[in-house]
Amino acid sequence: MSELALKQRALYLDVAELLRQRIYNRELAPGSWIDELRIAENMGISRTPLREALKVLASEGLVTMKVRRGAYVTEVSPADLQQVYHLLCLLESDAAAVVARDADLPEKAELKALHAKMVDSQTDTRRFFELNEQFHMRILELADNRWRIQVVNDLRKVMKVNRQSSLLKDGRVAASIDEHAAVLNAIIAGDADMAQQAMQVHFDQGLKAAS
Amino acid sequence: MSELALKQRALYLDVAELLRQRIYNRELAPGSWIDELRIAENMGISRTPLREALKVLASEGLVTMKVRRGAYVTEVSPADLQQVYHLLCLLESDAAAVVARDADLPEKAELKALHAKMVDSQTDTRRFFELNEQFHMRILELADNRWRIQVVNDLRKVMKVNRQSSLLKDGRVAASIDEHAAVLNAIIAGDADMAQQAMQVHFDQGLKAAS
DNA sequence: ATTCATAATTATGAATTCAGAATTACATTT
DNA sequence: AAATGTAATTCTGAATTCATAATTATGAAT
Repeated sequence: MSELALKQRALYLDVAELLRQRIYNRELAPGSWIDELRIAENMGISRTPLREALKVLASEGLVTMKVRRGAYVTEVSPADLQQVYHLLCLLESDAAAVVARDADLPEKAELKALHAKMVDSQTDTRRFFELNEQFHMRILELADNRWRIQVVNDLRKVMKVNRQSSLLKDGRVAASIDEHAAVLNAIIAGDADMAQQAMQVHFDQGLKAAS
Repeated sequence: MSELALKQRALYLDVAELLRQRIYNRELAPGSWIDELRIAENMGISRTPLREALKVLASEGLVTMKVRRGAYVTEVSPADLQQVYHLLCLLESDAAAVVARDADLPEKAELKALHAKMVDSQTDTRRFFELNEQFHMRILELADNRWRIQVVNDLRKVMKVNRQSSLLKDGRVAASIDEHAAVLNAIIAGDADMAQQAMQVHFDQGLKAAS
């Protein structure tokens, strides 16, 4: 049953996703060695797809391969997080500017509706995070650059390695909604510079809250 | 002899580099299917390291994996190139700004020396390209963000898939040197905004020349 | 002649096997 | 007891084998 359903994607992709989760929740600690035999046995698979999955994670920067020494979980320092955050800010701010310039009315309406849902979900933190993610992702999609989407997704994976740096803390929800509103209004107004700046402010505030 | 020397890096990394070259010079044409058996035999290796290499190239965006259908050389459309170029401009312009803000005197002197070499090498196109590459790369390194370096290197690999879009055509060399000079001067002056704009101009001119 | 079904072939995805490098354990010698 | 050299073990990297999905070819039926 489930085996049949899963066959649609290659095994090594599922394995990569499992490993990502284990890295996110520190089951695999930063800097620690990844025991291929142990994990393959643990997952009930052979080393071949596991090794292919490790190559994928290596190119995402989540694990580091050492010659004749195997794979290690990449250590992500606070400086690294700062660097990744800087890039995310740069890429997403530019995306907001592009969307302000290029999006048509239905697309802008869609963003407006998404933001309205976020306002409604203030109390439900779980749902808020979800919609927050959707809002950012929709802007990326509307900016229509598949390479940027790919890069941003990879960088986000690195951010997730440090759970405590979840960039939206409790008190931040209300402020975050206001910052999103500023981005939204600039986009609706078609003001690219304003949208870029508003998104940058949003990221700066997020970083300030995290430190 | 050579076997011993090569053992320092894993085989699949060498294979990945070989495949990259074959993709760059159209030996493997965009959109074409990659025959694992044929290539493995051709290279005198087994499919295992070849497949691991393909995973690496897939995450770089050079090949695309289809389920139960194998690997295909990614087709890079003119729109794709535009998108990649846009990101390179964004990332490198910001890097120039960071360097203008943070670099110390010896580092600025180093860039100045590099640029002087470029001026001297105007006639030797081969050498000019090399130094051009070095100049851009040194700015990236001085901007001190390993994730940006990784991302830029991956994007450059995608650019190389289309050789004809070598962004510096014959007549461009002299102009390119002037544009680099503007970047250099802004960095030496410590003017971040100016450096960012100068680099952006450099990219815009390059794109204009390519089209 | 064309279309549909079934058999044969081919290539992918994964498991298993194998070779060699690196680390660890052990023993011998000073 | 410490140190050095050697043997044993372990784990990585790569080759080979195997199973199954997909494609192609062949043939029969309309």
